[in-house]
Amino acid sequence: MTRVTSADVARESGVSRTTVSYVLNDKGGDAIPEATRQRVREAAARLGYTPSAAARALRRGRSDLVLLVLPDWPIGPVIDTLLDQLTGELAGRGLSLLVHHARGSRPLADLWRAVTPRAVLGLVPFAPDDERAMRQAGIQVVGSTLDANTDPGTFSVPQIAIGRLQVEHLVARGRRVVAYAGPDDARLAPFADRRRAGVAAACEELGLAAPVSAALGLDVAAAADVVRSWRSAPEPVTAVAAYNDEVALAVVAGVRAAGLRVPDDVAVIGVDDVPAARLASPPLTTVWQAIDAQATYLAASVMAALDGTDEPPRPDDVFHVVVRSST
Amino acid sequence: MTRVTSADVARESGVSRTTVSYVLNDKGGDAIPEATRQRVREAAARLGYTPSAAARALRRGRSDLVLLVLPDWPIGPVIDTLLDQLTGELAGRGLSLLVHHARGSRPLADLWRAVTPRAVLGLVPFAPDDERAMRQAGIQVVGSTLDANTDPGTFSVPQIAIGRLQVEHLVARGRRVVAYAGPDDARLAPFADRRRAGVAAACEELGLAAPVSAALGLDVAAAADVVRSWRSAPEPVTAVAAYNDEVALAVVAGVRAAGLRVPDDVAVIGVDDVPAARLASPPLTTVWQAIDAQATYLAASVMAALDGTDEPPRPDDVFHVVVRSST
DNA sequence: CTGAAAGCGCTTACAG
DNA sequence: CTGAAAGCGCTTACAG
Repeated sequence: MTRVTSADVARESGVSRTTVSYVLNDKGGDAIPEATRQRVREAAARLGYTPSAAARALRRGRSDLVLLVLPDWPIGPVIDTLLDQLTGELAGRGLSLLVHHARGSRPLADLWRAVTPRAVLGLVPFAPDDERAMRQAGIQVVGSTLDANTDPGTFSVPQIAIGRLQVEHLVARGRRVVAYAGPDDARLAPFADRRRAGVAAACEELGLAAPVSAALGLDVAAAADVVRSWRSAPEPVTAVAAYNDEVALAVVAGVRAAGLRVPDDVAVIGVDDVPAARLASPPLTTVWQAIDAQATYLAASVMAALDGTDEPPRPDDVFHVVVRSST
Repeated sequence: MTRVTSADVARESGVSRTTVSYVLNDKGGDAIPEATRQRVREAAARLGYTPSAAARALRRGRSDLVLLVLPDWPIGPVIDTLLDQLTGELAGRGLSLLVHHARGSRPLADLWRAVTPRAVLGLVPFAPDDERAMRQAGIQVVGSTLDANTDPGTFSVPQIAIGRLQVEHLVARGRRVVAYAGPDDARLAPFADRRRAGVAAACEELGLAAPVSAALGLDVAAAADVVRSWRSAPEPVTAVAAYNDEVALAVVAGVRAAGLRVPDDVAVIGVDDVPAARLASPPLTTVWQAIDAQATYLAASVMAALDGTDEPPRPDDVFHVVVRSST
């Protein structure tokens, strides 16, 4: 079973390969009569002709593929929606999005060399060597930062703002001694660190003491221990900003296990507004993220970087606090 | 900035392109002296030479890429881990895994034509046309089924077994009137249907009445309505098998909002053992999945299909019930 | 309006 | 031990 090539289509329809190429790529203006076009298209369909992507890429010097390198993060709804949006936007430009889950398994170079994509997108910065090599190979590189947007051709995800929002809410609720509860999962460290930084910055701005912090497993007994230690400090903790809703639920369970009440003794605020937050008792105050707006913004940033145009404007109200009974 | 080719490396190291190719691909046995090899490799490194994947694929007639087509599902931990494992396994065979999130954006054909992968992996069956076209283009197709494993070159994910496990547990707890609570999300329908089928089959086998069922949004009031209607039936429901832990938590909240108690009036069992299940009150009984074992099995199935060898044995104990206080 | 020919960069028989 | 040459399948100036 050998491959059907444009030569086969040419033979079948009684024209040259040139004409086949012109017809199938809609080139050559109206020089080619409709009857010929018809004949070529029918022959191609009949034979099941599929242009060789390799040959085409070799000839054109570039492919129609965009490679997105995903860091070793648990895939959340923002990324999930981002993939949706990117796939659609790129398809509109004739490009296909391919995702590589970087798990440290193979050098990145092996991959982009094997794919030779038009562009490579990263959600975290690339190693300088990789980036240089990709550019040298004529591949456009679109980087990313987790927060501040320094370089052009870069897009970013604000994390610090989330921590700030949590503290502002807790202070508005009259709390003055804030702790930060981070996740156990090392893969989340980049985010968790940013959010902790946001909590710390907000505390400083608002004249609070620097927040104590701890990494919490999702375990009631361990959470209770942490809560007890926070409460036995000279300035007992009265409010906890958690990395996300899961950690927040663990804190709530820990507070209860320590014989204290939420929010009377300790107020707790999460992030994400997962379904369990609403269903918990007490229902959890949390930071809601506008997933669609964020994903749309990210996708627009990527497209701007690809096209070399200006950054799109940041969307407003990407986050806001959903007030429930845990604070 | 033009591309560095093997001709450049040849010139730089004073040998022919043939020799460059042999050295860089470790071909030609020990015909080429180590000194020459060294010289070629150094020149390649100095020049930053990157073989053209397109040219190589054109010449060899195949690429080193494997394309995984992901359905429009929310990515859970099983898939996540599967990606890890597959990436690793394939890397060991010199293949790179690329993931395409099928969101109905572009015809699948555009994609595999643009990539010309060695193989295409699907988690749901492909359209017959697509499958035929891919095979004709010399691409190996590895399909999948959600449950029964009929065809060779196919791998499967048992869903029905989960529903069965739930019912067996509920019956062991003395319940005889079982309901099934499904999710609201249409994207989950393929799974939800299988699990409901498992619940129904188990009820029949164990001599129970056919289960009533409902799709539940993650909303307390709506869940309470459903619970009330289930309770006001001639045979009031005393046990609920939920699609997953989130739905189960909604049922629990609904039972409470309806003024009833869990598990005294209604027992509830979920699936997944998410952290919130353990942290809930009452802690949720649920079906735990051996994610690693499942992913390993799936990865092994894929590799077996690729290599044309026998299916690996099903792992034991992929699921089991984690008993807590909600049943 | 259509075709012959060059060339993209690689690998690999083949010849020496 | 090494090189000249063919050829993978395509696109595109160029010539007619």
